[in-house]
Amino acid sequence: MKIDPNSPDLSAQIAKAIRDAIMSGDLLVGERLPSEAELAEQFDVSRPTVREALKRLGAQSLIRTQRGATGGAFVNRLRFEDAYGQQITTSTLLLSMNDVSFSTACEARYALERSVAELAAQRRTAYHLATMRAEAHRQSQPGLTDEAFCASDVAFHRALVDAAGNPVISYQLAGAVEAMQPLMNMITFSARSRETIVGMHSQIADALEAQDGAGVDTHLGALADYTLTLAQSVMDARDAAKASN
Amino acid sequence: MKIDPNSPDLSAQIAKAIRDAIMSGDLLVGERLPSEAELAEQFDVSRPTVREALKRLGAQSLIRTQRGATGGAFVNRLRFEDAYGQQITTSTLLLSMNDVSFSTACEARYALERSVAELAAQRRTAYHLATMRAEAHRQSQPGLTDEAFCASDVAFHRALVDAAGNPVISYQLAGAVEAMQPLMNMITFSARSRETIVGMHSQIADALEAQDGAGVDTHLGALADYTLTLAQSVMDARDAAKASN
DNA sequence: TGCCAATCATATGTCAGACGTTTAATTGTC
DNA sequence: GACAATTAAACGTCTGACATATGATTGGCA
Repeated sequence: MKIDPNSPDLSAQIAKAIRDAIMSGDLLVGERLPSEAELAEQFDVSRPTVREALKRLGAQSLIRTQRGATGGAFVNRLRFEDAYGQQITTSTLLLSMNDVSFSTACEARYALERSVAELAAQRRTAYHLATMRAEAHRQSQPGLTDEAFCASDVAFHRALVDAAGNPVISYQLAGAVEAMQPLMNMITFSARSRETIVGMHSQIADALEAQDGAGVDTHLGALADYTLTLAQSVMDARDAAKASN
Repeated sequence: MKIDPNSPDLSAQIAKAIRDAIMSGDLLVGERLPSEAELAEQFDVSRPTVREALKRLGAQSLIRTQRGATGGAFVNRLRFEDAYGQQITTSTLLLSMNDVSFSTACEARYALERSVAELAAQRRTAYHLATMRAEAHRQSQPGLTDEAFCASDVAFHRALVDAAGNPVISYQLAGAVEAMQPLMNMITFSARSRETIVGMHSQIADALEAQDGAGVDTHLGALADYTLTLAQSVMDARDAAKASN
């Protein structure tokens, strides 16, 4: 845990030192770090500098702080939910800031999602099926806004992913599925296209219920293709409108 | 951008306000935030509090700061490399802190990785093939430490994933592949098992070269099975050793 | 003796003011 | 007109202080 006092990044160095200590196992989950004052003394910096380092770690959910007599900074058990949130935030920003085309993002999302078809078919429970059926039904309601339709779409696919019964997969795919939502929100869904999508969702649910992994995979592939063509037509219409201006 | 001055989390609130502004598009990439002093005035807090908020955002690569006359905090374009790093850190910690079994992590990793088989077979370039061949060759060198063997293994699989030519997939899978390394490092690879793995790697590279997506998928499946049995035997040996003590 | 309330100690959360350093723009001189 | 010195803006850091939350201690009372 040594730092270079001349570099103008003391808080970053301290954060790195502590992060390394956590990742290497020197600091165990639940363990209490020295108080801010003690850390300041150890690293030979001021307390605000230590605090900035701790805030950095807190932003990554690596530590949590508690006030009061027995308070302090504790090594946090990174929960799957916290990781989901970070994963979604990062993925969403990554897509929006890097001119990732709809087709690239869509390809990634469905390629990854199809990888759970077999596992989900084997392990799906009544709960997952019920969620998917309920979301598909909601999607068929008239008067649903496009945003609500997309949100329900995400919920449907998350249920499918969760059906694989592997939290690591759920975590990894959270980003891929949720980050697509802002892109999907750019699409205006006609009654006709909604009907088609709901039909495909039903087919996926049917295959899942029948524990037909290959069928789930096939229908997911069809849905991927349809989503792509839908997006393409929206893009084309937009380009045409732009050209006429 | 309103905050509650009574809640004891001012810096977190400020960070959230700015983060929301970035994610909603109110602050665009490259845009400069007000100076720390101005932010302090706007939010009616002190400068250290603002700084803690900015450090939080910096830890997520959402902003970058620059010193000097025209310096300040700028909305950062989240690069894929930065996102890789965060993804790997988060995934690694998630696995190590949540008693995720080797089989669960392994299942997730290979399920996701197999999803790129078809795309990688279609799009692989000479560069990807050369990397994979080189890593496979390195793995067959005698005298290689287990850590080096695992590192080469990761490099091999990353080349395979990158061959799919989809940066979003590469990003998503970075976590799944790299986070496995600490778990793999617990395994002692015998000369025999190394030989088997290298053989499978060669088969994967052969199938990729032949643009045989199904073959890639099959051999990846076989590798997944072999890795699982290998880990299982290590676990059994460990349990036996523990029982005899 | 046993329990409850007041006090205390500790640690984080926040503030105010200051100084150093970096960097770019401005100014002044040759 | 070009180059060097000055200046101003902004971040990076420090010092010292006060506010607040909370567990532990202590003292008094039944």
